[in-house]
Amino acid sequence: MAKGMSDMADRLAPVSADQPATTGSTTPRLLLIDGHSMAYRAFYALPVENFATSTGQPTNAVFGFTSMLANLLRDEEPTHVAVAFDAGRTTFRTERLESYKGNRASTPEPFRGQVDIIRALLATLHVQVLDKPGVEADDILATLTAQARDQGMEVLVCSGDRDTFQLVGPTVTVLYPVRGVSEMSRMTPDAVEAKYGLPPARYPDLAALVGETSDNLPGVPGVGPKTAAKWITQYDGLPGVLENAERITGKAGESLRAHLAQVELNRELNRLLVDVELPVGPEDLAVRPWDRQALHEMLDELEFRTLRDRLFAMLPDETRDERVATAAALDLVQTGDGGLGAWLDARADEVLGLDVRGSGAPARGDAWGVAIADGAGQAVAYDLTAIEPADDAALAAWLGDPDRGKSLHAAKEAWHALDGRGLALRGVRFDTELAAYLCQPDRRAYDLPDLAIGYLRRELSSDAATSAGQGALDLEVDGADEGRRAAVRAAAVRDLVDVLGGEVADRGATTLLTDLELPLQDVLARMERTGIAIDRGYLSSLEQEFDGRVQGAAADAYAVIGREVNLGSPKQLQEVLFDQLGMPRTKRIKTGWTTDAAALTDLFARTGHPFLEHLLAHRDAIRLRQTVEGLLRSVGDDGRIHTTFQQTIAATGRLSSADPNLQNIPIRTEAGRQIRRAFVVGPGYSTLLTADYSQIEMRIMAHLSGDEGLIAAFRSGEDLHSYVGSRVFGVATGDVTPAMRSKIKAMSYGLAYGLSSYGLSQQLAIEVSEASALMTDYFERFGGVRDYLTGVVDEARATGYTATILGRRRYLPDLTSDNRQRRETAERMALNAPIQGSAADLIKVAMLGVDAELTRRGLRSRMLLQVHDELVLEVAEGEREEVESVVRTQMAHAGDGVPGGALDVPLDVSVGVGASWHEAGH
DNA sequence: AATGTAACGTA
DNA sequence: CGTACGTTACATTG
Repeated sequence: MAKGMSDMADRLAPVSADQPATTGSTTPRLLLIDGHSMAYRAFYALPVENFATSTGQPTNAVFGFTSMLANLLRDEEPTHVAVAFDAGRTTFRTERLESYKGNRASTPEPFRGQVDIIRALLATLHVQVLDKPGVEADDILATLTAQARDQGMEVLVCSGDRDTFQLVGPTVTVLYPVRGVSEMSRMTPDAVEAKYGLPPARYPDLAALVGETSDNLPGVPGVGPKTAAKWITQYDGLPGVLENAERITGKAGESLRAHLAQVELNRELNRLLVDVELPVGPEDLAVRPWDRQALHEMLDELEFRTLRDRLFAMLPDETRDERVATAAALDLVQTGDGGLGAWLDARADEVLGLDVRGSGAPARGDAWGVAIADGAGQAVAYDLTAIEPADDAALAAWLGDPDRGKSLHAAKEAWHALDGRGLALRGVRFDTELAAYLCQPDRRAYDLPDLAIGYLRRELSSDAATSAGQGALDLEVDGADEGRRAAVRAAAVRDLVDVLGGEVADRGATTLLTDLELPLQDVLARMERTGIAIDRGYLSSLEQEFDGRVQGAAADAYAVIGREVNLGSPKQLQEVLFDQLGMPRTKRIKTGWTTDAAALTDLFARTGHPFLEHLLAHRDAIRLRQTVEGLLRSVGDDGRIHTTFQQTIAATGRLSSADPNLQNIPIRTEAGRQIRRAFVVGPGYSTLLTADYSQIEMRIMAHLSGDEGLIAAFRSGEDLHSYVGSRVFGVATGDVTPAMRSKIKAMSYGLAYGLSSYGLSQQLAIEVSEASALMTDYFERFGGVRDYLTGVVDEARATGYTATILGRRRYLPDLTSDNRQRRETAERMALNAPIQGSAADLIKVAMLGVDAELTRRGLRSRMLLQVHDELVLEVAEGEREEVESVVRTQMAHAGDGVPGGALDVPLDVSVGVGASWHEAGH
């Protein structure tokens, strides 16, 4: 839902107006909204399936209405505001005419209840809500409009009912939604006149003649707006038209005469009441401050994230200062030149909040500001480009002292930023980003302002929100402001520690944070800082080679079809394949039919068309070239590539690698493997060493399931897939054919992903029935695996989460979804997460062990990369044997300390060495 | 310019 | 109709 919601937020963002709202005027401006009509519009404008809370409450109308309101408040800057609702279905109009609005379908189920939510939301915004039995919302609006106009107020009426056009005047504008609720047409007297050829007061005359389908009021057949306007002008209003009906010639006149009663009734019904008795007048509707706490709670319940930001971003500055009350209370201390040391020493035993402004890219970071906050509401901030030497020294000593505890948000970035200024960062006791990740691993981002909202109900100004990487422009503004913003961040971090620390503890993740993720963060920082050496010359020659292949394949492809197309455009390819060449359709995708490699290969097998061959070769070559070009761009001045290992991205607990991604360097094809030759041992070191776990996920499955057969397989030391194959097919291990083995291998791995028999049949190009039989046979021999897989899903459904061997949780609310697709996806996630996540836990433990042991032994060799089940190290002269032993030991024993003792299966590690990543691989 | 989609590389 | 990622180019949108 989050995705759909943000899409909608963007779509709704601008209130388009034919002309800009006037601002800066001192005239009071009253905004009146027809609540029901706008909510209804919102309901139909936004797809309900994209808007629901995790509990299933539909929220599309609430979202659309609130979004619209936020835009109106922002753009129109009303001083007074009210929302009117219809109070039931019977009004004086339905009493007069039973069929009035009688064509309206009964309220759709998902709309029910949303009006009540909107009313509650309006209450938190302290917006007056009005309704009155027997009259419609528009009558209330009309009455208030008349009163406000007479009091000299400007009035804006927002309604989807055209009857309100009769209210338009020099100081009264109707905002009429044209598409959804995001675009409003500004109905001024001129706009009404331009559209209908009549002044606003005569619009209801026209509507009476033409009819109003939405109110179930039929008009005069054959009479449209043009004719109606002509008559009304000619006879000076509807009464004149009716009086002179006899004189109007032609079919239209005939028709009019036959429907005089209807027209009169229409006019009676579409006249809005301006004398409704109301408990309040316009003067009572002044905009008031929101009930911030209640609003936050409502937005929490509604799970509106982007909307919250927009609502609060909209507040005027004086209100904003108020809402950062906690931050405003922050005492930004001027310690005076050389005073930092004393300030820090007075807080020697305290874990302080630290914010570093700067750029956190590995090996090219820079820091230009720091702020430190204590737990008593005091903070200090320094501009590192202009810091006194004494303060600089005190800061450096404090930052680098492992015994002086500090808490940060995204400490690894700060580490790199400080490193760029020659400052070491040690003693990180808490990281709010890591903590939030452990609590909510499925989130994709953990911005500090978001966490402050979510856990502290505190709003950091969006300027303070700028992360370490993006603060550069801020230096242009007032330096004192910059310092305060940093201090606000530091204080937020400091305060988040208490709340998030509790959340982490509640989830049993404290050890995971302090003993695994936090120490690992430092290891990763050093790996990133080190980078891996690249043979640029070789990589450039590869680029040339791949480029040649790209050109050749493209030329061949063009020759076949007799024209040049963009082979990288799926759209153009579809044209060529399915229109020009008339090939059979492939699998359906959003934009037509897929042209992916599997489909092209299949097409080639069926048609043998040479274009496909060249196209596939082109795809291949272009991707290789892209990969190489990307890598070349990433090589730093030191001749090395410094990836960033992201520690808070993968919901299962894995690391990810970005900028560039070194976890997806090709290996499967020969051409791909050539790229790995470009990753080389750097100067001063003797070799690269790779170490990887064999079949770690299968081993974890064996351990977690306790399946005796699978455990025995691993303990036997035999080839896993042959062993399993022999049991499934009932033959001796030696008689398992390669075909049998590959089927077993595919199935074994597929199990950990929730593979279906259909999926297995696709992958192995066999019948579904055969795949299904294979799975049955498998589970007959390895029933523990099946019991485990179903059990893990059942448990997750009951508890709401899965857990790895180190207790890392993944919450999967969709396991109880009514939507089958979502539910089944969640089930596959549930059975995969403990396996993939436990493997991630284990290699993280191993990395800590390897790092600690290398340090303890005083070895120069160092870790460079982690690729999920593989570590790459750079080995110093004379250290190869010892390093290999350290790595083997630490990796193999990573599971020794898991809760409940060691794993039930051994962890097998294979090691290779060589001058390049390719040679070191095995 | 920013965003989404298709495609494809890895474990 | 198998999990977890990141990057790229193209196409569409503002």
